[in-house]
Amino acid sequence: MRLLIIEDEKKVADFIARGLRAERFAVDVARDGMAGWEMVSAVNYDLVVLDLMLPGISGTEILRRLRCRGGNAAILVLTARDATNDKVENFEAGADDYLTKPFAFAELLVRVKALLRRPPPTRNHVLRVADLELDRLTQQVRRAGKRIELTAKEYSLLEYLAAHPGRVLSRTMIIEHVWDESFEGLTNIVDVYVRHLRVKVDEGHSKKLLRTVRGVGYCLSEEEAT
Amino acid sequence: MRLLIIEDEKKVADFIARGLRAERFAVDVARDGMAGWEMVSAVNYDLVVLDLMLPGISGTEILRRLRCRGGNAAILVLTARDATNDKVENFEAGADDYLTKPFAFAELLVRVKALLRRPPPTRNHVLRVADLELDRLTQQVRRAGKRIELTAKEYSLLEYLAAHPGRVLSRTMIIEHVWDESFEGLTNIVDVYVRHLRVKVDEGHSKKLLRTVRGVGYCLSEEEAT
DNA sequence: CCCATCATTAAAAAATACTGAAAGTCAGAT
DNA sequence: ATCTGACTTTCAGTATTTTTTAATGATGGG
Repeated sequence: MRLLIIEDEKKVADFIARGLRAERFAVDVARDGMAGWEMVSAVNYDLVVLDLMLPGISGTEILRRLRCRGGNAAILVLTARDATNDKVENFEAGADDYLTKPFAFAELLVRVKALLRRPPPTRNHVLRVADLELDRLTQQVRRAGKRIELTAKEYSLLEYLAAHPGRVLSRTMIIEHVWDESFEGLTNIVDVYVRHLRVKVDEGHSKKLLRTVRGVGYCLSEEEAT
Repeated sequence: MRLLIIEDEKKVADFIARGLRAERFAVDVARDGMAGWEMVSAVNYDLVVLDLMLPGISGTEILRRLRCRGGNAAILVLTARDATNDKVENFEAGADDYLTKPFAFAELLVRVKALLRRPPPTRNHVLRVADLELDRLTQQVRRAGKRIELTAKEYSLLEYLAAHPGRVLSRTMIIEHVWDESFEGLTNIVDVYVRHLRVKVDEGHSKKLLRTVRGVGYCLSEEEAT
């Protein structure tokens, strides 16, 4: 999940960014309206956290443009406490939710999660493939009930594979999903990470879940390879 | 003091929130049962103002869950005038006080203050994780029966971690709860205090309770990492 | 047997966490 | 009011882990 924060106060931006990153979101920060607008145009974000009080292009202007461009990013607006009059306006202009400053991070997090959960209501908390379980809420992984520690990237990759069990995913697809959009041409990073996962997930189990499909990519499946 | 209002009527919620903020409480608002439950799970509130008539999860359900989870938040329930029959039920379910709508703000304030002033009743003073015990009444901490001296901040941090055993808490969350300032930019103060705790709590014990989850935060847990 | 493809390993680069000490704060005692 | 000592916070250097690159060895289909 890709998020953009458009906020000029460094403290606030850092604080939010750090918290959201800890929740394993990919977070970018823009420090003013112009930069924000450019980034929004360049990348397909899932959600934008937008401060309305900005130097350069005003937040309201960005909001309007975003909606008229018809992107599919959810928009969470930050307003000053007493700007209550603007609220109605903002909702009309296309904000999906708003929060008045100052706010507790937990409050922001709840709203962000609510907005991101919105489109696919089928998003299950627990993915299961054979005796492998991933909990998307707590990001915990277990195999045969035993806890497995994964790094951020490892988890990300495994989640992607587990979300499409039995399906063969190409390296290109994987890179686009797990790593940022554009990754330099030739790299074997996917292979390396698949190996990491094999060591942590498959090693010591007779049933191997990670399967290589030559010339195509990788696949996480219950079926035993021949 | 951290308060949460769970109330779907915007007018009422705003009204109460504003009034309580003027009294210098840190107030969060949840607009439906689901959001409320998530926030309660995420944050250790001192008091929850809970409307019983909610969309999503019903207020009664939240009440039940809260108590069964055994948080230490006081709960002030708002009910409709004529729902007198429910009152007894609610008290049994664990409400600490109730108020019938409509009510005067002053009335609410009196009850809130009374609840917050109350000496923590004989409910869950003791948090326990493995052989670590914290008594919230006396703020005493013991590991394997042996007394540990902690400073105010150290205790505060440990209590927060112990209140959510097994759960990974991000630095952002921790800063918000233990240091109530909202937006402190980048600081490693949490790291420093975790170290203090490690020296006092984990050092000399073979089973380490404080676990670092890289890129995310910290966790107090009985479970041994793999 | 050849060659493209994949696996494995090592090691550089980047990100993140730990550590110890200095500087700053605050409350109680003198 | 000033001092004192404990507590809190900041800072900077070190250590560790993760991520990425790259080089080498293995494998299998044609």
